Amino acid sequence: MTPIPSENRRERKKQDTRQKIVKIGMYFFRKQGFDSTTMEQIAEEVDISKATLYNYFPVKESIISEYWQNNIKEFKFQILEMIQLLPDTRSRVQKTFTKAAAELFKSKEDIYKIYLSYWLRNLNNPSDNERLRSGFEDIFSMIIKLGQHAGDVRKDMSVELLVKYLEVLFLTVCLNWLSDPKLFPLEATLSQTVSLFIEGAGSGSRKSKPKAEGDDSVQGKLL
Amino acid sequence: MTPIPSENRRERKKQDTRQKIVKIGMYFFRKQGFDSTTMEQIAEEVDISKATLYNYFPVKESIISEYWQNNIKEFKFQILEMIQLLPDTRSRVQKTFTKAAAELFKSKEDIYKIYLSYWLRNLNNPSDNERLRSGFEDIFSMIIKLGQHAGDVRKDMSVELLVKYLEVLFLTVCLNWLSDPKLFPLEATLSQTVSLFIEGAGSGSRKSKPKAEGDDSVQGKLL
DNA sequence: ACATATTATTAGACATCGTTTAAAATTATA
DNA sequence: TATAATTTTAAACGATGTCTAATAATATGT
Repeated sequence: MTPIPSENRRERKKQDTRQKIVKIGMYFFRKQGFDSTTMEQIAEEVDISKATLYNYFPVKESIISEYWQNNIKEFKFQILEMIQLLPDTRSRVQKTFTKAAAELFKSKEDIYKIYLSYWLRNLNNPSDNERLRSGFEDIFSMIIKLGQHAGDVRKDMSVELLVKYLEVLFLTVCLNWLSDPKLFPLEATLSQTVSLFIEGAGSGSRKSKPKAEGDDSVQGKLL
Repeated sequence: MTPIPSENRRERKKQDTRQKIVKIGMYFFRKQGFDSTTMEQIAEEVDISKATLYNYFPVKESIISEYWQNNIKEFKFQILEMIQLLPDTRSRVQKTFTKAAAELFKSKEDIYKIYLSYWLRNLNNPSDNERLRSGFEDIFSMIIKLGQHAGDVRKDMSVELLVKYLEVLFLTVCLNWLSDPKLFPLEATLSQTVSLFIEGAGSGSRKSKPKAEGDDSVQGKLL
């Protein structure tokens, strides 16, 4: 996990090239569009061979992914702090969603759709590749764990599964919004989704929010 | 919508070619794997040009999709009948899930993963293209409408959103299972997911299910 | 400082997907 | 049978992503 950012020249150079690729890549993506930018063009401009470029970024989308990871760092840090101050799971999820919508998707950029699709594609491909992770699993994972600990979230489902659901729900809403903002207004739909996730689609007793820590028929608890 | 299956020679021929493509395509996919089968090879065997093949199926995955659609027809018909006899939304969703698991995913075939990923990818691309639809929206849509009408499902959310939610949950479970059957056993996870859909992830008042007949907190009851 | 081992880069060829074009073949219509 | 509409076709194309074997750069031990 890169304990020391640059212990030797080799690492330092590699980091340099990475950054250069991302910078130039994103520049082209924004200027000419993702599809109209070729890997050759990027390699050309960075002044490396195509083979080297593919050595760093095995698919074109992963360049956006890297850019996203970098940009999300600050967001992630902030939200993890906030989350712990909030009283319950509902407000934590809600906060994460609205903050993400506000800061990450300020502008309805084309590039987001490419990246979110990529993220979605890779959600179910087991791979610890750092490049494929969204940065959101950590947040969601913390929320679920906090919730289960506080008795706020059911304990008969694994953290992993609940996290995946949150991810997939979040992604779906964002992608729907990017495809059709009128039909799926971002904030409103995210809000509904929070409620759906917490209280479910059934209409049985949704009057009084979380209620208490009671919990009851704990069944599976897989994992 | 093809009111008459084959009113003229042209239509008949086209249907023939479609079928031939699907048949031969699936044969190759199963024999050599999806990736190792090229569109050229399929075209060759069907005895049409590559351009024609692409005219019928604009992406390789859509061949599987067509195959899936055909296979799901009977399932769809049966399940739509059954659903109306069941007493509530929970049992309807549960039935759909378990029946799907039992009949559609009897074998853990590689091909499913390709198709389900394709389906998931296209969930968020607005397009009425018949080839991109799963065949499940109709089922889920009916379940939701029945539920909302009976007062069993919350009415403050659109049918569309709830259907998407169901689809996405279902897909996630199946894909997880295909990636890691041990970590995400199909039937058990689907069962849990039904509960998540109906009651949500929160732990507020989930004590008394519909109660009703047998079935206690046993989640399994596969098929 | 040097020799050797490890790792990164490279050019170029390659297979495949999916698109495009303009011409030819087929079928429908009158 | 003439003409119009549709389908099929070969062939070339651009792009993604892979692969290989040679070369270059860096690290490591002496």
